[in-house]
Formats: sequence, C-alpha cells, structure tokens
Amino acid sequence: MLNIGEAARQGGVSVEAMRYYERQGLLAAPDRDANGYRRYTPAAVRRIKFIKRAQDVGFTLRDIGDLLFLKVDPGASCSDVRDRARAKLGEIDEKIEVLMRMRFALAEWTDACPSEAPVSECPILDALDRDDET
Amino acid sequence: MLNIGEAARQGGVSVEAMRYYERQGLLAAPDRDANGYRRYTPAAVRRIKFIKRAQDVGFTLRDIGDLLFLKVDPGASCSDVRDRARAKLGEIDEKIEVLMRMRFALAEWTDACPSEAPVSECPILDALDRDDET
DNA sequence: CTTGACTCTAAAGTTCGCTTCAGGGTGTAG
DNA sequence: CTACACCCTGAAGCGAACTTTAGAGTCAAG
Repeated sequence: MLNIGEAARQGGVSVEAMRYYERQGLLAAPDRDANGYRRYTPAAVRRIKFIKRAQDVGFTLRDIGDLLFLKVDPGASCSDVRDRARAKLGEIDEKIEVLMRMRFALAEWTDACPSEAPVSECPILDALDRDDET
Repeated sequence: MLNIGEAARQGGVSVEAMRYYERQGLLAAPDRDANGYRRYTPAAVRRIKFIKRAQDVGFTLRDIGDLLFLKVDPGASCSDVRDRARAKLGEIDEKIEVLMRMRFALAEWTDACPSEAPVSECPILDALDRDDET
C-alpha cells in the first residue's frame, strides 16, 4: 500500500494528476488511512499506468473512461475495444497522411532554395504563394 | 466573393472561428461591404483550409502563424526563410514520428484482437495493462 | 412590412488536462 | 521542539482554441 506521492512516482504522473483522475472517475477513490491519507494498491498503480499508456497512444481521458468501462462491462466484447482502437488508428493515419504531404511539399521547397538569392526570387515563398494548400 | 457564413462553410470552420483567426492575425482582415459585412476571396478560403489542416495535424495556431509568416517576412533573406522552413520540417518529422509510434502500437494490438472474445481476454486491454512497452 | 436568417461588436464562458494557491493537518529526523 | 517534506480540501488559474451571450443592424422572401 502506497501513499499518493509514491503511487504517483511509480505511475509516472503527478500527485495532482492522480487526484484529478479520481475526480474524473478514471481512478477509483482509494481507501484512506486513519489520518485521511489515500492508500493505493498495486492494482491502482497499474491503473494509473494504463491511463498513461492509453494517453500516450492518443486516447483522450474521455476515451480512456470508455475503455475502462468496457473493461468491466460484462456485456462488452473484445471487438468493442478493438473498434475504438481502430477508430483511433484511423484518426492517427489521417494525421500522418496530412503531415507526410506537408513534409514533402516543404522538403521540395527547401531543396529548391538557392543559398543566397534575394527574397523576391525565393522558391519557397513562391511555392507557398502558389499553392496555399498542402 | 463570399460572406463569412459561406466562407466558413466552404472552409469547414465556424463563423466564430473565422473571426477568431482574424483577431489572431492568421487571416487577413478582409474587405467589407457597404453594410460592413466581411467579403472573402477564394484565396482566403484556401487559407482557412490550410489553417485547419495544419491544426488537425497538431500545429498550434502560433505554429501556423510561423508557417504563414514564411510567406510575408519583409526583411528576410532567402536563406532565412529556408532555415525556418527547415525548422518546421523538423517539427513535422517529429510529429510524424510520434504518431507512427502510436500507430504501430495500436496496429499491433488491433491485429492481435480476435473478433469475439470476452473483454476479460482482450489483448488490447491486456497490452495497456502490461508493464512493458509504449 | 413582418419574419427569420444572416451580419456586426465586445466580452464573458467553455473544454481539456492539468497546475497553482490558500490554508490547513501529519509524520519523522535531528 | 522544530524543521521540513508530505498529505488534505476547495477553488482558482492556465493556455489553447473556440463558443456563447447580448444587443443591435441587414437583407430576402412572402
């Protein structure tokens, strides 16, 4: 059983983030010591890490709440979870695609840029002026 | 020439977002009608779309301002512009990398997920629960 | 000539994911 | 005993990017 500081440290989040997750219902309110201090179980620490990892792969706290609900919903199947993961995957793929297009456009422009020309002849500015899109 | 409502619709943003972009200096203050209504050119609509796309992939409005500033910097030499473009290119690459890592993790998990298992056996939730990776 | 959808402004409010603050109690080392 | 690090609460603040509100003018249709 850990106090909040140690649990936060092990989970890799701040103490305040822990209390915030609790308020948001992502982390069950833990038992308290006689002094009122929160006492966390190893399971709670795993939960914190779960939240953090899910966040790291792009889920919002709301998404994570849904996932956690599915986790304990007897009527939920694995495919429910997979659907959410796939939706997130789709979002990420879209972003990657747009970034790749931006990347190639910008790379093309920087490559085309001569070292020392007046701005008036700059191919990058030219390109940005021509197709605002990317 | 479009009024703000039509421009917003075509750009895929809200009317309020348009006025907000204008206040933030991302969108030039457009000409006004006799009645004071803003009138937008097709170029302005392209600008709106650019802002939106850049935003969707994780650039802040400030970042986008930097990108747009590549265009209009008065006292810059061509190599200055190119340097900033390269810096942005680096940012884009970082974003792509982060997203790729998310993508990889999610894809691995969704691939491992069988159609119809109880959530208790879901490999995705398992992965999020496990103490290694991501 | 009225109705309803549009436009204008300035300013205040909202959401997300926390962090900071104010004002206290606790626990332990020296 | 006294630092000093920790814990508690509730509330406010923050930065980003809008949205909502309030109050007022405009325009096209019927």
